[in-house]
Amino acid sequence: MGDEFCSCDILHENLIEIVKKKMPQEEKLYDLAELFKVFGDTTRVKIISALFEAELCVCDIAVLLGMSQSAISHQLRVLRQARLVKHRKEGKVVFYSLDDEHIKTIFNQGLEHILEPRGFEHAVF
Amino acid sequence: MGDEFCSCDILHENLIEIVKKKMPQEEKLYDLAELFKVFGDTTRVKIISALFEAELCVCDIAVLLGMSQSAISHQLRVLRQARLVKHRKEGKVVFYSLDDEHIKTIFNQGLEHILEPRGFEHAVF
DNA sequence: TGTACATATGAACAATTATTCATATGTTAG
DNA sequence: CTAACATATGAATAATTGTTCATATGTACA
Repeated sequence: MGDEFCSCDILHENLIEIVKKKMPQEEKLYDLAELFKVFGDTTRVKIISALFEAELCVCDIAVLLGMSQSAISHQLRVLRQARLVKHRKEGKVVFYSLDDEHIKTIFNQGLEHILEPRGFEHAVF
Repeated sequence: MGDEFCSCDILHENLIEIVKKKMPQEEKLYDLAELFKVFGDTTRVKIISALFEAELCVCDIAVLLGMSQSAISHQLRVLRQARLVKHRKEGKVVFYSLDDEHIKTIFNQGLEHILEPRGFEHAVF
C-alpha cells in the first residue's frame, strides 16, 4: 500500500478530527449524493426544465424531447421517487409537475455556476 | 414503435411549442447535467462536505474518508474540472478548498430537500 | 545528484445506469 | 365485454463511471 500513512497526517491530525466531527452524518451525505445523481442526467434535466414552464403529460414530454414514451416513463419514475415531481391523473392521462421549491433554487444556482466566466486558474489552453 | 404519435399530442401541441421555446438551449442543459453529475457521487459529496469546514491537503482527505490517495486524487480532478474546488500548492503538499459560492447554496438546498418530511403522496407503505 | 515523499495519471476491471423492446395495467368509449 | 389508448414496468443490452494498481511527476532535503 503506502497509502495508509504520510507525514502530512501527523501535521493535520487535529484538523482532520475537527472536520470529521463537523461533517453531516454519513447517511445524509449518501442521500444527498443520491439526490444529485437524479439531477445528473441530461434527459431528467430536460424534463425538469420543461416542467419549469408547464404541467405536462407523459406523451407531451416524449414528443418535446423526441424520445420514446417508455424512456420518459422510466425517468419520471426516478424523478417521482426522488420527490422532485408530482403527478395528477385525469382519466388515462397522467400530468406531471414540479414538486418542490428547492428544485428551482438548485437548478438556478447550477445554471449560474456554469454560466460564470472562467478565471485564470481554470483556463483550458 | 407506436410511440411516435398519440391523440394527446394534438391536444397539447401548442403547449409543447411554447415550452420548447422557453427552455434553455440544449447545450446549457447538457452542461447542467454534467455539473450535477459531479455532485452525484458519495465520495465527492464527502470531499465537498469536508472542504466546507476547512482547507485540506489530498492526504488529509484520504485519511478522513478512509480511502486511497489515488481515489481521492482522481475525484479531486473531477471537482477541479467542474470548477468546484481550487488548489494551492505549498511545497510538495497541495491544499484544496471550495471555489464557489453556488456550491454552498446547491448543497444546502439539497440537504433541505432530503430532510423535508414526506407528504402522503410519497409515503412508502 | 539521489532519495524520500505528496500528488497525479493511465489502463483495466467492476459496478452502475439509461434506453430499448415487449408486455402489463388501468381507463374510456362503443 | 371489448377495443383503443396512455402510461408503467421487467429484462436485456450498451454505455458510463469509480476504484485499484502501477507508475509518473515534481518538490525538498541530505
